[in-house]
Amino acid sequence: MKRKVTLKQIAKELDVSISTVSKSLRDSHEISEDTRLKVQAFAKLYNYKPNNIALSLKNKKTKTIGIIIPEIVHHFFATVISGIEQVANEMGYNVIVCLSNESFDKEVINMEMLATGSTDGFIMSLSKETQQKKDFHHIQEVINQGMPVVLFDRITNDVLCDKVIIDDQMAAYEAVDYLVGLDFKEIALVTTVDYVSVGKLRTDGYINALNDHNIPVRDELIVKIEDIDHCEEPIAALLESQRPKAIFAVNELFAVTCIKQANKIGIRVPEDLSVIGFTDGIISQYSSPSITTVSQNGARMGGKAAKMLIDRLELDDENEQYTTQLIETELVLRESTPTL
Amino acid sequence: MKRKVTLKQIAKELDVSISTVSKSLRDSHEISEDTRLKVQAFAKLYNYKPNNIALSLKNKKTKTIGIIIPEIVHHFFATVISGIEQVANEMGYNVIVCLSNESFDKEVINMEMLATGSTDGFIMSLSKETQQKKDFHHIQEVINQGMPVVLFDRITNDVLCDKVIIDDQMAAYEAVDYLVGLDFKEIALVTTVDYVSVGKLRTDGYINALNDHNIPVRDELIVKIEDIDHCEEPIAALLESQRPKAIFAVNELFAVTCIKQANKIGIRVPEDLSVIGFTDGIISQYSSPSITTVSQNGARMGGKAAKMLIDRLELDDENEQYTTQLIETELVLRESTPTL
DNA sequence: TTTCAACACGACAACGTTGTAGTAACAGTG
DNA sequence: CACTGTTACTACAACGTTGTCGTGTTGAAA
Repeated sequence: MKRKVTLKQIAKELDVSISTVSKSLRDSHEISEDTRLKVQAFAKLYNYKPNNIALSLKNKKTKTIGIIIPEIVHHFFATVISGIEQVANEMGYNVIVCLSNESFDKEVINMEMLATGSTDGFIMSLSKETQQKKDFHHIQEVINQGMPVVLFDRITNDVLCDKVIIDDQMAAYEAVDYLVGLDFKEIALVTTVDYVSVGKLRTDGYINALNDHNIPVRDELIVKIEDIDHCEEPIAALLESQRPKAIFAVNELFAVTCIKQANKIGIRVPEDLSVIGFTDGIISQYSSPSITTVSQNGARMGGKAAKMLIDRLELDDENEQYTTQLIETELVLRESTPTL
Repeated sequence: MKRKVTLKQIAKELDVSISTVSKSLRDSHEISEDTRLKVQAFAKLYNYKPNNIALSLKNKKTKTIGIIIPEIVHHFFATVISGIEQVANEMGYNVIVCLSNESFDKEVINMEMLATGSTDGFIMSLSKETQQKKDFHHIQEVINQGMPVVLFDRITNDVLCDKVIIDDQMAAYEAVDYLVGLDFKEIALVTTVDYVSVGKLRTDGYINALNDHNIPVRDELIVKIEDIDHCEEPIAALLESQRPKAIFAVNELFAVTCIKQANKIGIRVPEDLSVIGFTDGIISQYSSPSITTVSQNGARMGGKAAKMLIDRLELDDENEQYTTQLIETELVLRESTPTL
């Protein structure tokens, strides 16, 4: 078992100083070509690679980004990580991932752990508990210490930092607008209760779209789901009583449930009913029929967040111009809406 | 902006030596209670936390595990990470995640990057390209340098190290056995090309199950998919030409594609066709009909891998007793097979 | 009064790296 | 022959931490 080789070992072997070895490997003109080539050959032979930890300590930068998210077993977050990872890698950074499991305490612990030297900055999405408690001291603390933070998706206005989100309201507007363009007049909405911020925004987008097309907003076409695990009944009730020709659902699960319940009572999708969902996950892609959805573009979101963070890390400009980037959404047309 | 405080700064402020501060904070008996409490109070006030990087350099251990997987946007891998993270965290370790994107080169680069000081060990699943090339020098290299590696799911026998897998062959056997128990005689197989090790094992399980029931293995009932993104055509061809009554698919995507293609040509699931998949992910749960699958238990797999790695890290026993752990699978019955 | 331990603390090396400053040896110039 | 400049190197400090060893000051036993 040959352990990792260090400058010191190479220096001893070749009977030169550590400095000479270091400089040779960095192609310094201070070193004669003779010595330089000799050292380089030796280093190559022993597969010398500078120790990252030592470099981190010396340079006071780790080239590592900390990611803290509520859950990884969630397609959206997985795509975001994927996006972050790709951009980070291209720019020479690694990512270290911590899961809060929607717990405030774990979010705080993870953050403090990584903040003590392990990472240069953070990309994070708030846990539910954190959003509920509205306690962001751990984030503020890290920012005060000079580490940049980028919040995405589940953000807060109580912390000043860079942010990346999608324009939920506009995205919902466009989805509904698309349905109107298909000549549907009576478009149902399956949404969440209003205190879920994104649900509210998407509902607003729905209402605005109808208003702009002079279509009356009818309350009986709107279902607000309280408990996501028991959405079947209210959706079935909507289908039975209103027999809508089109539905906009504010998430993937609601959309697929609409289709399932419709099938049960003999309503065919897309022939008798069109459905558009939100969040372009696995369900939308592989359910049968596949579902037309508003894609949140997690990968792009992650990529953008990574770029913002790294830019801030590399331009230690100290300019406090924090920005909030909006990621464009995209309507992914599939089988749950009629083909034009 | 108050930067992170170091021992040196505390020492200067309190006009004592760095050693004294360090010892005070570690409750050394060498230091008088007076000084000790004073230093501790000061450290607490300024929220002193030892710098991880410096500790890593000194102790030659990072308390960080490197994870290298082909893809993160894949439910199974996400659950594995989740399992690793949980166990690692409990044992005081962080995880740093790198994606190979199924590329051999990226796998090598990531590994070399992390191996130079960033992590104490690796948990990894091989990329397709690596499995195809059968080139594992990068893994062997890392092991030779004394870093433990745990392979999971997509493993190889060409490298000696700890491994965690499910008994793919047995799991496939049981799935096919279950179909035979439902009185199906002509069971089709949708699998991958043979160099994907798990695909091969599952194929073997299929064949063994048929053999044990004295059912002839008919090549025309076996489809080996080359490119996972274009699996529709070969599957449709199978359905058209053979009209099988039951299909065992070696992954979720193949299973759902079977159902979709069947629906297109008027074959109903489960009435006309039974389908069993592999990998219990979102697709299987939410597709319509939901799919009976072999559940891989990713979280348990990840947890076990993490435990094995950390145990080896902490008992630097140098005993070369590598083991391969088998994780139990489970057949999750859903709508794509007939109810008994 | 000498001797010796206990006490409370500081100096220093080490982990691996890089960059600055210093220093021999030698050649060229006046 | 003294000065200057170049070449080719080495020494050293620093990053933040810990642990070993050294040291000066007490107080008490001999």
